[in-house]
Amino acid sequence: MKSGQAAPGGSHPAPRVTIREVANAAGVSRSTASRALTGRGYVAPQVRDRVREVATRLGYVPDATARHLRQQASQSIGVLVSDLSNPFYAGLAAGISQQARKRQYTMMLADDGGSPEVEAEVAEAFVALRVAGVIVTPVSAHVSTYLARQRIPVVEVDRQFAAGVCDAVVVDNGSAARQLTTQLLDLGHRRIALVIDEMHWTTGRDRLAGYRAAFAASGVPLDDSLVVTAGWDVDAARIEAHKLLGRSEPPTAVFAANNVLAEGVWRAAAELALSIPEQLSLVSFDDVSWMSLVRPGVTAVAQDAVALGETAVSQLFERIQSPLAPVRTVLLSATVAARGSTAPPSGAR
Amino acid sequence: MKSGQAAPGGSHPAPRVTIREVANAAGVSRSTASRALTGRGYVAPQVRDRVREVATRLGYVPDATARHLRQQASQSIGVLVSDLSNPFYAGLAAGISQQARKRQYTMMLADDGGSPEVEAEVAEAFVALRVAGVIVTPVSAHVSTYLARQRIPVVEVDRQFAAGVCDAVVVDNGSAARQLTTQLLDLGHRRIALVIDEMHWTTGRDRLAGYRAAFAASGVPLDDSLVVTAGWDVDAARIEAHKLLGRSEPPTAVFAANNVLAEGVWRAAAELALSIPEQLSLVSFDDVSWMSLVRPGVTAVAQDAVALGETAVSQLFERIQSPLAPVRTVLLSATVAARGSTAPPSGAR
DNA sequence: GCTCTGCCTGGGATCGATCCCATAGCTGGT
DNA sequence: ACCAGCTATGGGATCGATCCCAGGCAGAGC
Repeated sequence: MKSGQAAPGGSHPAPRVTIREVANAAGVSRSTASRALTGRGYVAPQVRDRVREVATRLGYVPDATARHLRQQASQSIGVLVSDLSNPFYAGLAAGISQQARKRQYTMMLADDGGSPEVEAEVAEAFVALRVAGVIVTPVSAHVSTYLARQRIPVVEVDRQFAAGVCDAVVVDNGSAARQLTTQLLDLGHRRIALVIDEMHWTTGRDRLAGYRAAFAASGVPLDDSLVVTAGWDVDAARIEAHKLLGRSEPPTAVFAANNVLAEGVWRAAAELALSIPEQLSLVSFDDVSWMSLVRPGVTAVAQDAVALGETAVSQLFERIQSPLAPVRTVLLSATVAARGSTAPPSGAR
Repeated sequence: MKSGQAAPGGSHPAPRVTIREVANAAGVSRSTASRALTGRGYVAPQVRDRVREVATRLGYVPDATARHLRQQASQSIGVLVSDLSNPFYAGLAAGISQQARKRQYTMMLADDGGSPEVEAEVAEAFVALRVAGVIVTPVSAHVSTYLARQRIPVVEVDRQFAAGVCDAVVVDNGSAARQLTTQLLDLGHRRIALVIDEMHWTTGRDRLAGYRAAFAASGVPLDDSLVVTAGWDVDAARIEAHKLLGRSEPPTAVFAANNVLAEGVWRAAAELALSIPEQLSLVSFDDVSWMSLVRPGVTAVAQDAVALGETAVSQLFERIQSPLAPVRTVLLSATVAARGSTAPPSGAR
C-alpha cells in the first residue's frame, strides 16, 4: 500500500453552486434563471443564452433532490435482482441500465441474494427515494403488492408473483421446458432427471410443468425420484448432482433448470468422470457463455436477458405514462440452442 | 401476450403520507414527530412510542429526497463500471452492493460501455443526485478530476487514471503478469504472445510491463510482433487470435490480458483445432467461472472482484469520514490459480 | 388617450423533513 | 421564594429548485 501526500480535490471550501449564484452572476432573478435553464415559460432569448452561458461557466449542476422534492417525481428507477454475480441477472441489469439511461433516468440497483427480508428492506428504500418505478425479479409476492399499494409502478421480470396486481415480463418457460424434454425423450431417454431449485415460483413451476407435460404426451412413465431440488449455489447443486449421478440406477440424461444448476451438474459429471454426451446427456435453461465454451457445448434454452431487461423498461414507462391501463403480462418466447451435449442413452446402443 | 383487467394497486387517489399526517394523528407537532422518529433530541418515551406506532400504522416512509435536501448529504453512492455483462465487473458491482447495503446506503449503478462520453454524462448525473461518493472503473482521467472538483469523494477501482487526485484500489497487475509469464518461460516457451486490449491505462500498462520484465529477467529476447492488440469484445478478440495463431511462425503460448480476450483465444484455438496444452499453452488474467469448467482448466490470475468492490467501499467511507486525509492507493495482491492449460512447448519434446 | 393583449420578469409560496431556538413545566438546592 | 438546570414541546426558518401569480412594459387597435 502506497500513499500520496495531497488531500483530494484542492483546498478550497467550495460550497456547491446553486441556481441563486447563477442568477446573481447573470443579473436576473432565480425565477428567470430557472426558466432559462429548464426551458419552461417565457424568457427573452438573449437572457436565456446569457444565463446558460453563466451556468456552464460556473459549472452549475442542478440539485436533483431539490427538483424532485418540488416536482414530486423523480428521474430514477429502482431495480432489484436476486444475484448480480449470476450472468443471467447481470445481463438483465445491463439491459435495464442501457434503456434507462437512454431515457435520461438513473438506475438504483440492489441485489437481495434471494432473501425476502432484504427484498422488503430494499423495497422500502425505493419508496423512501420516491423512485418513478421499480423493476424486480421477485422472491415473494410481498414486494409488488407493497409497492403497488404505495402507488409505485412495478414490473416483475423473469418470475411472476403478483399476477393481476402489476405488470410482468416473463419467458415462456413451460413450452421451452417441454420442447427440451421432448428432445431427450425422442432420443430414447427414459430416466431423465430434472435438477431444479424451487417449484413454487412461476419459473420453477412452469419448467416443471413443461417437463411433466412432455412425459405425459409421450406416454413415458415419470419417476418422481428423478426430480431433485438442489439449492441455490453452484456448490450445493454440485453436491446434489453428485448424489444423483452416483445412484444405483442413475439417470441417463439431466435437465438443469438454470445455469447455476447446470454448472453444478457439469462439475459433478467431471468429478465422476462421466463423459458427456456418451454416458450422460445434459440440457439446461439459460444459455450463458461457458455453455458454448466447453466441449461438448451444452444444449440450452436461450433467454435473452438483455432483451428481457429492455422490454421490462418499456413496460415500466408505459405504466408510468398511463397508470390506469389494465395490467399486462408480456410473454417472450425462448429458443433452444442445440449443441453437442445430448445423444441417445448408452443402453440404446 | 395476455392481459389482466384491473388497473394496478386499487383505485384510491392515495396521497403519500407525510410526517405532518403522522404528527397530527399522534397529536404532536412535526418537530416532536421528527425527533421521535429519528431519535435525535428530547422526546418523552411514551410520546416516542406513540408516534412510532402511528407511523407504522399509517405506513409512513420518510421522503429521502427531502431529508437529503435538508441535511445536504445523501445516503447513496454512485457506481460506474465499464460493462455489467462482463463477470468481472458484475462481481465488482455485487461486492459493492453488499457492502453499501450493509451501511444503509443505496447504490446508483450505471455502465458506460467503455465510452468516455457516457462516463462524463453519468458523472454529471451523480453530481446532480448529490451522491455521498462515487466508485468508478475509469475510462478517462476526466471523471475523477471532475468529481473531485465538485468535492465528491471518488475511489478508482481496477484501473487508476487520476493518481494523486483521488483514492484507488487496484491489484498488483505488474507482478502477477510477471509471475505468469515467468512460468511460461520456465516451461521452455520462447514465443509467448500477449493478447491485450490497450496499453495506456494502468491495467494494460502494468500487465505489459510485467510481461516485459519477465522476459528481461530471463534474458530471452522479446519479439514485439507477439504483442497483439485485440479489441474489446469476444468476437474481435477471437478474430485477432485466429490471425495470430494462424501465422507462419505462431506462438507456442498465449497470455490473455483479461477474461474477454481469453475467451476469444479459447474459441479461436477451438476453431483451429489446436489442442491445449499440447499445441498451445494459455494463461489469462481474471479467473472467471468458465475457466475452471473447461478441460483443461485455464491457468489464470485470480483477482477477487467481490473483495475488490468491498475494499473500494471501505476506502470510500474512510474518505467520506475524513475528507482531508492524504490520498491513498491500495494495492491488493492477486494469486495464480494453476490449472492444466500449460505444458512445455511441443518443439521441446 | 385609453385599453387590451402578449411578452417578460421577480416575489413569494411550496415540496417534506430537519434543526435551531424560544419557552414552558418541573425539580431541587440555597 | 427564587433561580438554576433539566426535560420536553412547538414555531419558524432552512435546504434548492420550481411554479403560480401579480405586474411592468411595449405595441396595436379604437
